[in-house]
Amino acid sequence: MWEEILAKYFNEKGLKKSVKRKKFIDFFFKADKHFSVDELYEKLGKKVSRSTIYRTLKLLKECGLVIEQKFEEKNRRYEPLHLSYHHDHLICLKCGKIIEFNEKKIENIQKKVAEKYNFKMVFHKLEIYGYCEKCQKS
Amino acid sequence: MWEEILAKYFNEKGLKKSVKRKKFIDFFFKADKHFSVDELYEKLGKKVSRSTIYRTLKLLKECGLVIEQKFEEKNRRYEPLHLSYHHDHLICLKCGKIIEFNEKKIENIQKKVAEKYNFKMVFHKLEIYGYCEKCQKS
DNA sequence: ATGAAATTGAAATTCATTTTCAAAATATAA
DNA sequence: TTATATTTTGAAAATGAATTTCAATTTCAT
Ligand SMILES: [Mn+2]
Ligand SMILES: [Mn+2]
Ligand SMILES: [Zn+2]
Ligand SMILES: [Zn+2]
Repeated sequence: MWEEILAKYFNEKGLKKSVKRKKFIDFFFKADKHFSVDELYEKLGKKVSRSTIYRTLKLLKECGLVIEQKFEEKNRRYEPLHLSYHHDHLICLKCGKIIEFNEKKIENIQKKVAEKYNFKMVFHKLEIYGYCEKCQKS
Repeated sequence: MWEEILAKYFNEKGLKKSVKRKKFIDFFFKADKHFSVDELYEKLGKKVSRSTIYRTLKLLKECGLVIEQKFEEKNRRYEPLHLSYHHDHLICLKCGKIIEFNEKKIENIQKKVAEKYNFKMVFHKLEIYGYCEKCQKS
């Protein structure tokens, strides 16, 4: 799925499949988490430079395969979007664990709120911060 | 209300009431919007330095009179919280207009979602991005 | 294998925010 | 009021994540 989207995009833009890009993209889609650039840099054994990571993430953003998240941290996080299904996040303030959820009821009420203010919704973000099960105990 | 909280905080910390601080705080609470530091700097006729604005906002954050918002922009926005009532935001992608709303139903479902994942919610943020009434027409 | 075009990483740059520090303002005591 | 200790200020420097530059390297169609 994402391979096809990517192949199409690379073709259109005349991009080349380099060793570094492959290495990065393979890891990123396989791991399938919410990574910071630094984490990616470390996980790839520092074999792909931050410049290249930033640049490749930009490409993936452009073809809609990555969402850049600005959570309540200083640095951004990136998550692979295989199927572009929407979800929101529970984020642990202690360990950083991220739980994804999707609540149709909330989505529907959001639509009504937008309507009420004659506002044309394009996207939204809902983040719930607190403590995960583990961190409440310890 | 906020004057008392502030007075108490200043007293506890042994802070002094300077001309610049008064100027900034008076403007900020009277204007009552979601400002960036640059906007505040301009609105105050560049008579209060950015350093002092950042520093004073930090004080106000510490006594809970200001919320620092990280919207989908590079710079942060600050809003005075007179009564500390919670609300969420509709944000126009074209003109930057911010509409506040509070939907009890959403808040309740959020609590249920947190419970479902055994997550102890501390705070949340819900931002709906799109186009305001005016910007849809033009 | 050749050569044009794309990609790379290190270093430089950007830009919002924070920190430093010497001068100025403020509060308290004399 | 004046002296004195403490806090506050703004300019400039520092920080740090993200972006850009550029010369060297890699890719790929021929
Ligand atoms: Mn996610
Ligand atoms: Mn608000
Ligand atoms: Zn946790
Ligand atoms: Zn608008």
